[in-house]
Amino acid sequence: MVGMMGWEAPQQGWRKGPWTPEEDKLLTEYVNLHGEGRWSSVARSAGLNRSGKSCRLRWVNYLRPGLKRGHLTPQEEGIIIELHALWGNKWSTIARYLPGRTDNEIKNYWRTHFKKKEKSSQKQEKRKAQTLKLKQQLQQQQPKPQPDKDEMKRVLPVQTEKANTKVSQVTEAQARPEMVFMYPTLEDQCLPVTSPAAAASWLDQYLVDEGLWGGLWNLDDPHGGLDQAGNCNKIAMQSQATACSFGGDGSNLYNGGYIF
DNA sequence: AATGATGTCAACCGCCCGGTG
DNA sequence: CCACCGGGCGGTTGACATCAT
Repeated sequence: MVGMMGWEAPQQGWRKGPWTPEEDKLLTEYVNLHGEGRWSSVARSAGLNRSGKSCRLRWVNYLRPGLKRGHLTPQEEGIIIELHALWGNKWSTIARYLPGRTDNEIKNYWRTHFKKKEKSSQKQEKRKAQTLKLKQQLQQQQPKPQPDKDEMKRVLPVQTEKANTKVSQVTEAQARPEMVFMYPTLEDQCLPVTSPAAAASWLDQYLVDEGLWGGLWNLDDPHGGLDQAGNCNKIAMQSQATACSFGGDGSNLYNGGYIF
């Protein structure tokens, strides 16, 4: 295949780098015959000069039947955003709720889009810092009893005193303020979860009760997600104009419409 | 048309965890 | 109880593709 400089040099005898169609064929035939697992023995038994890890990765991310190809749909993107808000970088966990998508794919997607956001938020941060500096200069001339903390609260309205009861991802968001911009808190969503584990079990239960596509994510909502009470939360996304909404009536219902 | 910037994707690396002897 | 090993996972890298200037 393409420029393999450096790739070809075998380490511990294993081949590295891009897989050839022949290798794919060998691996597929072997797994179809013997099933997944025992990856270290797969390499030798299938006549592949690859490490077990490499075989597993190739199978899971590329050869496994039922994998979807191509760009993620707006619906899938919305789900990723939601689940990442719940679980953070638990890509494999998130992938379980996106049939046909791999954790690697989701991870790549998130990195690409989050990076984009990070960059623009860095610009914002710069501008903010400049404004703050200017403000401080003005304050020196005319002191005002308004601490920066209060300003932060206005800027980051979802971060409240109750934050310590939320899932760990919210704590992560506190450390990375730009995350707070992206996600509604669980509180805002009125999801009955207090921990990642609870979130997982709730979601599992919910998927059983309501069905993923019809219940939790109302993908066909033409109104961009106003709930019955007319509540609407807007999440600002730098790279895409994304809007969604959350039930404000205390129910579990999440009525989200993603507009890309 | 050329070139640099950015996006996408496949693959590797290193760490962690659970099973096993 | 402990060491070892294999598998799984998240982070990172590098090559190619596409877009913008």
